[in-house]
Parts: sequence; structure tokens; C-alpha cells
Amino acid sequence: MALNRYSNADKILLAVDSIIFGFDKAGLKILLIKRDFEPELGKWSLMGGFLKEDENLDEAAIRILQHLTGLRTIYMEQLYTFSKVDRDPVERTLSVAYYALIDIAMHDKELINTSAQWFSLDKAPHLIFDHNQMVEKAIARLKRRALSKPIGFELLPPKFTMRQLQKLYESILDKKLDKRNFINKINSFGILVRLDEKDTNASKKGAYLYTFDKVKYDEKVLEGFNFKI
Amino acid sequence: MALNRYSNADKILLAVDSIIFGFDKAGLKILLIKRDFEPELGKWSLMGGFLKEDENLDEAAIRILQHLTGLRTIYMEQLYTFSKVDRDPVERTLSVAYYALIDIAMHDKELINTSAQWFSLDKAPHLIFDHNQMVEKAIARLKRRALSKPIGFELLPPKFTMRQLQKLYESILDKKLDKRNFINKINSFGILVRLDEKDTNASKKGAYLYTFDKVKYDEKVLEGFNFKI
DNA sequence: CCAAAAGTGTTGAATATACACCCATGC
DNA sequence: GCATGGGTGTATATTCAACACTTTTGG
Repeated sequence: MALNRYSNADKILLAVDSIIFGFDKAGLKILLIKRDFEPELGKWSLMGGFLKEDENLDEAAIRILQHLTGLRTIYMEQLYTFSKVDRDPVERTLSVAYYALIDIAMHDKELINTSAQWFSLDKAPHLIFDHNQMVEKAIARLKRRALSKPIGFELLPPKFTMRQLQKLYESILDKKLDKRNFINKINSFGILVRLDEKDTNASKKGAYLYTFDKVKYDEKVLEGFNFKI
Repeated sequence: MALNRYSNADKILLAVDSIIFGFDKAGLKILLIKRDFEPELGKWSLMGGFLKEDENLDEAAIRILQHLTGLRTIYMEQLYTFSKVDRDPVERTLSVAYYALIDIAMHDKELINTSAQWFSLDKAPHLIFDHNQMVEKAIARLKRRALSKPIGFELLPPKFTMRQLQKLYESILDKKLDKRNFINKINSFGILVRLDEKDTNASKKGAYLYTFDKVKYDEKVLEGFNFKI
């Protein structure tokens, strides 16, 4: 009778779709790809594929992303599982959405051999199925996360300027921040180390480069951030 | 070739498991049930069952909960999808976890005809499969939610006292709060209405009853709470 | 009359916000 | 020499956190 319960149950297709947020000088972007099979062939879509019997969801998300775009060593987080009965016109398919944040310039070389393309959030095209809904949910989650802990480890290059970090927050929260208050706030956590190097890409004077102090950051995470900005 | 992509993909069993938190005078509890089929027959478990082909996850969570416990009209929220390859020893099964918060006394009469039983969080038994992990994640989520918006609509009876609301928060956050500060904070939102009635169950003097002002509450949710307590 | 829970405000500390000028450099 | 982006501090307003006594009434 054990087997009855299991064998009477319906088996269902499981997709994994990933929302990849990227950040560069111009702000926050999203990575989309032209779907290469029917239905909706040629339409814009998230990076998606099917879960295999012998892998878990995290593994599938990584495998699919790498296969479609070349991107690797990206930290992805599970977002939500979408299950509307008719969300896929071909066959009943659930989709588990994942999302990630990356530094566009840093992963530039990996991104190869594909129709994948970055879009700024306000210029993104209409997507297949319920993918637009997934993106909306991911943006909301990203905002909430940005307010509850300093993001940046995954998103910024190892060395970055205060202004880059501020721009990142401004992109995510979609509002301007005061640079003095921002710096004071960030410094009050004591999780950044100012290096002696300067970055002269964006200015003639040059801006100090910072790195995260991983040890202090982890301590802070444990005791709980109070990150309101 | 469209069909190839789909038909080559593995189909997988999908379970839905629900963590039901309940609240009464004694504090926060969790509802567990004795599993009635193999494997692990007779062990304690979350309320679980399999997703059917013609329903979405929300519907399945409600159906399964009602079937196993009699509970109905409960608002459940999706928590996370668990996918470790060997999480179920019989067959590859993913499980989408849901959670909910209810007032124990209020749903007392619905809860029938089952081996379901309330446990306080610290006295809960060991659960089957990865269900303990699910519970931990649900507790963490509940705490975070309690800090970002006033919960209570789903959890408290229509009329409640300040002390009940405070106890609820204390249970969830697992710490004592100052009653004056708590009341001041809650009142500053302007989402509660004090009734002329008093509740004399817990005291001789009697405590004012309150209800949520749904309209003001919804306004507040839109403009964004700042609920740090 | 007394035990038990309810109700009620103020103050100091901490945190958030608003705000403007000088600096260094490449062109 | 000037245009561009970088860096820096203070004063005010807001919010948080700590704290103790009086009220009511059933027994």
C-alpha cells in the first residue's frame, strides 16, 4: 500500500527558470534569451530548462544557466514555484524560479555563444508564459533583500568604489541616496576596508577602492544587520 | 522538435507539505500528524500529499490540509521547494512547503477526525524526511515577516486584546517586549480600533478589545510599513 | 482587603536626514 | 583654468528604549 500512494500520484514536468540581474555603469539590467524551440520559438524568455531525475533544483539552475549562456560560478537563490495549471500550453509544467545578481563586466568573458542579451529593466520586452510575473516577483524580492542586508559580495567586483556601491543600491531601490549619509551608514558597519589604490576610470581625481572584510561581514550577518537605508 | 524537448524531460512526483503554526494562551505551536502510510508509517510528519495534474499548488495545499485535518479557510503561503535527490526513500519526490498561522481556539471545531496534534515548538518530536528542516525555515520566515509587517489578521480572532497581540509577537520573536512601548508602536500605525467591549477572561478588571481597521491596514501595506519592534 | 492583570507618559539615547563646499586631475 | 567627479562634518528631527505607579474588581 506504500507503493499505491506513490504510484497513484501524478508525475509532472518541472522546469527551472532563472532571472539574472546584472549591474554596470548604466544601472540594473536583466539577462534574456531568444527561445530556441517551440512553442514561442524566437520570443524573449528567461533562461529555462527541465529538471532531471538525478539532480536537485540548485544544480539544475546552475547547469541550465551555464548551458544557455556560459555563465558559471554564480550564486543563485530560489525565488518561488509557479504552478498555474495552464501556464505552459504544451503540457502541464511547474516552474521553479531562481534569481541571481552579477557584475556584468566581471562575467563578460563567460557570456558567449548565445542569443542572450542584457536589457535595462524599463526596456525589457514582453516575455513568454508567466515569465514577466516571475521578473516582477524577483524585483520585489531583490528590493526587500537589499533593505535587510548589504548585498554586494556576489554582485560587485572584488574591488569597488563607494560610488559603485551606492549606484547599485540606487538602481535596486530605484531612488537617489545622499552620498554622505550613504558612506556614513556603510562605514558604521565596519565591513569594508579602504585600500590604498584608486580607481581612475570614472574620474580624474580617482576614487578609493574598497573590499568587503569577509570575516567582519559574516560576524555581522550572524548578529543580525539593521540595514535601513 | 517542440515535443522532443518536452517528451525527453523527466517527470517527477510533487508533494505539498504544510507547516501550520497555531497560537493560544500558551504560545506558539505547530500542528503535526501521524503518518498513515509507508514508509515511516506512524511517525510524526507535516501535513502532506501529492499534487494532482489538474490543480495548482495553492489549491493542493488547501485540499490536503482539509482532507487530513478538517481545517478550512486558512490562508497559506508558499515557503520553499525542497529537492534533494534522496529526500524521499521510495521515489524521487520534490516537495513544495507551505505555511500558515492560525488561532487555535478559533479553528478548534474544524480540527476533527484525525491524529493531528499541537506541539509547542520546543517539544515537537523528530519528523520524517526533511520535515524538520522545513519547520526551521518556516520559523525563520515567520520571524522575518513579523518584523516587516504586522501579522494578526490571519492569526487572531476578530476581536482581541492588546495583550494577546503582544503575546503573539513575543512568541514569534521569542523575546519579551515592553507593554507600553508595544502599545505606543502599534497605535502609531492607526490600524487598530478600540471597541467599547472588554474581555474579562484573563483579568478581573477586563481588557479592551480591538479589531483591525482593514481599510487603514491596506493603505499602510501599500505605502510600506516600517515595522521594527 | 488583597492579588492579579490593565492601563498610562516622559525622558535620554541613538539613529536618520538634510545640507554645501573644497579637492585633485585631465583636458 | 575649468569641468568633472570625489571626498568630507554638523545640526536638527525622528525614533527607540528604559522605566513605575495607579486602577479595577473578583474572590
